[in-house]
Amino acid sequence: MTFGFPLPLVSPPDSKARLAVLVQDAVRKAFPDTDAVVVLDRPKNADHGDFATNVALQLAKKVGRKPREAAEAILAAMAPNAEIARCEIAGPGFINFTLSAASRFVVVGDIQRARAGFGRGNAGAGRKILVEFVSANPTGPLHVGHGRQAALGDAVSSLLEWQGWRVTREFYYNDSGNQIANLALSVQARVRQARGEAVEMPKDGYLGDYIGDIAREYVSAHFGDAAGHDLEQIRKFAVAYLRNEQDIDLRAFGVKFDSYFLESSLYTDGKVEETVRLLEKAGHTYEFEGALWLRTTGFGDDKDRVMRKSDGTYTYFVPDVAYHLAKFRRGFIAAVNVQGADHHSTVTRVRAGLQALDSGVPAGYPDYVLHQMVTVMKGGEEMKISKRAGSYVTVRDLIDEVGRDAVRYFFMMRRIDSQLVFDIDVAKSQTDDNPVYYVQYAHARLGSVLREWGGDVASLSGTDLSPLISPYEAALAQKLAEFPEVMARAAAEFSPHLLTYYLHDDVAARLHTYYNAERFLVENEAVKKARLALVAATRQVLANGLAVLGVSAPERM
RNA sequence: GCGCCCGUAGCUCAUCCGGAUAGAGCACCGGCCUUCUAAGCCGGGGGUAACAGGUUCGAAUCCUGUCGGGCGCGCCA
Repeated sequence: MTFGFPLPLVSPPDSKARLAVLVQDAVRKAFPDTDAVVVLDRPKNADHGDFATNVALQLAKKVGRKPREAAEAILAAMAPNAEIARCEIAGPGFINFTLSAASRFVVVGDIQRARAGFGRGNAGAGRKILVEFVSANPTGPLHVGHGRQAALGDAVSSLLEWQGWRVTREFYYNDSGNQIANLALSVQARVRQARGEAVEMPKDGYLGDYIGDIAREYVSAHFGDAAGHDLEQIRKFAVAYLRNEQDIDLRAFGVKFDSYFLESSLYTDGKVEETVRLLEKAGHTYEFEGALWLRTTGFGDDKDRVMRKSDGTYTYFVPDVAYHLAKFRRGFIAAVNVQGADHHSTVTRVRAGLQALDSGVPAGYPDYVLHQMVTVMKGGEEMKISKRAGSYVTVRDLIDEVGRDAVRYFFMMRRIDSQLVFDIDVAKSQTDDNPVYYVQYAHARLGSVLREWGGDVASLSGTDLSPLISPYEAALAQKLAEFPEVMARAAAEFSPHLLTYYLHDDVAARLHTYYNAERFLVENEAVKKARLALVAATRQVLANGLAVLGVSAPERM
């Protein structure tokens, strides 16, 4: 992934960012000849304070001092700061910082001010980025793999928007080539079979029931071709039919695209021809056995690739390269493709083709988010997927069965490079076992507390938070303060699962513990106000996180 | 055979730009509780991070190899 670390600072700078600057200055003062970069961690162990840095350990060898001595020198050079209650040197040479009690809760004020904008960053700085996802061939309904892509692509897009990128969500239609021809032939065969003709399905034809549906629709649409002779008309009809079906599914999933790009347009606009000319001009092509080849081995591929087959038609990879050149020329300095891991082989090839063009496309363009395969479990058994035999679990099946929110959340709660097991029974359950239910319930429950109180949330801004003294409150506030970092990292790594874990394990689970330990609505007005301010801030963070994931944040459940 | 991904508690998985005692939930065991919505709570047991080497002050994390699982290796897309 290209836009990785170090993480950009989110604005306004929080305690961590301020402290990092302070420590960095101290390091420069203590050891002017080094260029060590201070990185602050949040220690797992609470005894190690709120922040820790290993900079002294990193420096020790270079400056010829023992790590703990280097740490002492850094601390001696550090300017005093009201936010820090304690600094100590621990273990082999870590420096641990503990925040003062009051500064733990400044995040509540930050959230009150930023509200629905809390968690935004500016790493993108208004630059354009194109996120391509789903891009299913119009040869059948969307299956579970497309579902994972739709959820991931939409969430990655939102994450990037939250970091200040100008995002375009694009769907690329492979509406030409063999598979479409195959679709047309399959529908044609079904049309004829329905008339009683003894026609066999084409080799590698599509066998799903939906092909018969399309055939029936085609006949009843009265194109004057009830006999199924007009293959071109059948092709157009079938593609339009399936595109419409896919659109219906995507709408049901709540995914909206900004643009649709048709592969066929690359041929009609001459972009495919132009790409071939550019590659030939750059001198990376050669003829062999009647075909035109691209020397992709010069760009990291393990074998050269055919561009133009001996029958004169192009392999899919040429329009792919043409498409990505077009993306770049449309002003997208960055592009992300969300695809299944079965497309892995295209990554090297497309990048090689773009480099061979010699047209200024940066190396490593585009970025890829390749997710591993999805299996669906129901009743403890795997539901087998076989597209060839026409039996597979569709996105629509899942949405009908468990609802949009659960489908989205489940598709995002694993790392993309882990295989995903979608357990329908868990997704349907309304218990703590179900992570999406757990997070949504937390949001609804907080809404209920605020309704019970009956006051205006806006009136809580500026509330005195000093009555917050419980360790549950400090732990919760600390997690809320991490939200901007989680968002920045999830965007930089294209990893929505970091957000799902954060919302579930860090926020909702801590809230749960807090809820069970303390009452929010107590007699003491000052304590009640302070707790309500924390409650409202927590609810805001949950709402912001769920919004990014495209999952609803219900007021009541 | 080659390339990519994965292998962490009984189960589902986090952590993976090297950092301190590897964390959650479920399941299991022992106590307690009856609600701002019908989220029960507290405590406990459970680990050679597949295996073997290497680099490092320090490895689940980086490198090499072995084993196991998935995906891909077409003049298909």
